[in-house]
Amino acid sequence: MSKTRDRVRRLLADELGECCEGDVQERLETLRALDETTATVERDSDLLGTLGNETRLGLVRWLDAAERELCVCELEALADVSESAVSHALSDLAAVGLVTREKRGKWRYYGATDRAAALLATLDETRPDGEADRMGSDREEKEK
Amino acid sequence: MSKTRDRVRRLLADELGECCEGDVQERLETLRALDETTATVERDSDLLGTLGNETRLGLVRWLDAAERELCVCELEALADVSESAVSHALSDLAAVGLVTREKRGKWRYYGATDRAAALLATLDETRPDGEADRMGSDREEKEK
DNA sequence: AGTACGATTGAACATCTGTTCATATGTCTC
DNA sequence: GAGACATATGAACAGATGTTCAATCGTACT
Repeated sequence: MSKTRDRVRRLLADELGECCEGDVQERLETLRALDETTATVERDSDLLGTLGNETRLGLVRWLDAAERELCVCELEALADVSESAVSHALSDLAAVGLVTREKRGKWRYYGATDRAAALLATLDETRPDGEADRMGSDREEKEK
Repeated sequence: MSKTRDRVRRLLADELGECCEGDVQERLETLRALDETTATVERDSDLLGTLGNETRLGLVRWLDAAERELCVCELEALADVSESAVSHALSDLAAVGLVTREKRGKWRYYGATDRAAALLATLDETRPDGEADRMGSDREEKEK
C-alpha cells in the first residue's frame, strides 16, 4: 500500500504540533498496524453503502427474520418498490456478499448470509437506549 | 406502524402462490415479530450509509485503531481530502453516533464510539477468506 | 484591541444512486 | 412451438451525495 506509506511520510514530515505532541514511536506503530486495514476500507465501505439504504436493509431484515429463503415474489409484497427495484436491490446485495441466491425451477430464492446476520445483530446489540428520544438534540459538550 | 400493517394485509390478501405455499400462521408470526424492527430500518440505514463511504470509514478506522482521541489536524494528515471535507465527514459521523467529539482549548478531539468499534469488529470477524480473490467472479449456482 | 490558528458551516457543482419503464431471458405447461 | 409466469437487465432521469472554496466562528496569545 504505497498510498498509506505516502500518508505516513506526510504525517511524520509535519512538525508535531502542540495538539498532538505524543511520541512518534507510538504513532508509527499505529500506522504500521493500519497498513493492511487500509486495503479493506474500499471493500467494506462498498458493503456498508449497499446495506445503507432503506429498501436493501429492509429486504435483508426480512430475509434474516424469516430464517428461510424467500423468493422475489414474497419480498416484492413486503417492499414498497417495484419488482424491478427489488431485483436490482437483491443483485446489489448478492454482489457484496450479503445475500445468497439459489435458482429452483421458475423461482429464485434469496437468503441472508452469516455476515449480514452478524451485522444486524451488532446493530441491535449496540442500539443506544431510547435512541428515538435523542433525535436532533445535538447537545454540544462544554469546554473543560 | 400502519405502514407495516398495510404490507401484512397486502401479503395475506395475495393468494398463496406455488412458490411459497408455506403455512399462513408462520408467516403471520414473522410479520408480527418484524413490526418493531421496521421502525429501526430508517435509522439503521442512515447509520450504515454514513459509514459506507471511504473517507468516513477510513476516519473511523483510524480513530478505532488509535485507541485515543485524535484532533482534526491529525486526521487531516491521514485522509486524502481537504480539512473541510474531514470536518464535514466527522460531523456526519457524530450525528449518527459513530464518533464522539470533545472540545479542549483550541482543538476538538474525536474518538470512535463503542458502536462503531463493534461494527468494525464484526466486519473483521466475518470477513470471508481470500475475499480479494473472488472479485467479479459471479459464479451462478446451477439449477437443482 | 488585533492577529493567528483550529475547526465549522454554507453554497455551489459535478458525480453517483435509486427508481421506474420497457425489454429480454429463462422455465414451465399445454 | 406458443403462451404464461418469474425474474433480470438496460436506459433514462430525478434526486441525493461528496468535495471544494470562501466565509465564519471560537479560542489563545500579545
